[in-house]
Amino acid sequence: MNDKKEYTISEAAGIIGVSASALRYYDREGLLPNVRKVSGKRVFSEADIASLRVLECLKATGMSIRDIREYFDLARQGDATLEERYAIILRQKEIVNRQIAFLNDNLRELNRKEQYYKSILSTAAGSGHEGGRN
Amino acid sequence: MNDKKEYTISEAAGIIGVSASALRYYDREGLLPNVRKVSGKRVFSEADIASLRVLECLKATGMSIRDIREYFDLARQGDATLEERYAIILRQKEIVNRQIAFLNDNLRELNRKEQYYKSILSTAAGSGHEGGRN
DNA sequence: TCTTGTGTTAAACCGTACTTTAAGTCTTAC
DNA sequence: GTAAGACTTAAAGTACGGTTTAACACAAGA
Repeated sequence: MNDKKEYTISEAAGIIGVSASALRYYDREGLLPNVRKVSGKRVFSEADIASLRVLECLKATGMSIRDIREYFDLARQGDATLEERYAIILRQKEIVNRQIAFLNDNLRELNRKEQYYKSILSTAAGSGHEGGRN
Repeated sequence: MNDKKEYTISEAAGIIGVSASALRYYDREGLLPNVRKVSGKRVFSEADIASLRVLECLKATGMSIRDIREYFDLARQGDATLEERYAIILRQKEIVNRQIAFLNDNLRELNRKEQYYKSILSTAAGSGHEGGRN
């Protein structure tokens, strides 16, 4: 009946899939202002774990630690910053869409190279191809 | 009738969209072994420009400078390394596909957040939402 | 001739995101 | 009581991908 479990730093690290020292680093950088400290030790609540998941999501899309901190700071300021946070999410969505488009462009390049190698490799071995270029 | 233009380092930098110092760095790291030096100055051929484009493509998909150098080294060894290079391209394609899938996952997360903010912002201002979390 | 512009090098520096180290605290088990 | 194991801190170290700096070379134009 009690979902409100709490976690040690290494449990939290295991759940999120980062190292404990990374979590300490995030804390130092002000990204975990809600993590309580009981007798000097960090205690991660479910809400802290949820914050970490958001952090990982933003990080995965290329947002810097500093920008994530600013976003989290806004969140701590309450409803007055809702529009601002909404705008950040919309902007980050656009960034991700551009990243995906860019990767697709590069994937097409790789496909061309694949076809190139495939065609050379299929036309028998030892035809003399003047190598030396990429 | 002469396509075989040659370029100075700053022309090459302009064409590729990187800085001249980045090109010098690539050269230092062994990524531009074919760039000639005429009276101490680098001269970029069309083939060098083509190599730079491949370099940028691989870099854009997350391949490290070192791994790109290894790939280029293989290319300079000629046809004997065709299969190896083909394998590298296939592997890189998989890496890119995983990156795209990962970004799409994170995009879905951002979409959820967008909808969340949208719903709060639409249900009028000043309802008291207990902010403070991300 | 002298300045301007473009190139060169080696070596030092930079930002980002951590990781590692050293020294110490606290709890629990034996 | 003492050893182990998990936690703490500040500070230094690391990897990557460049950038910046300082000092110098060379060619063209006024």
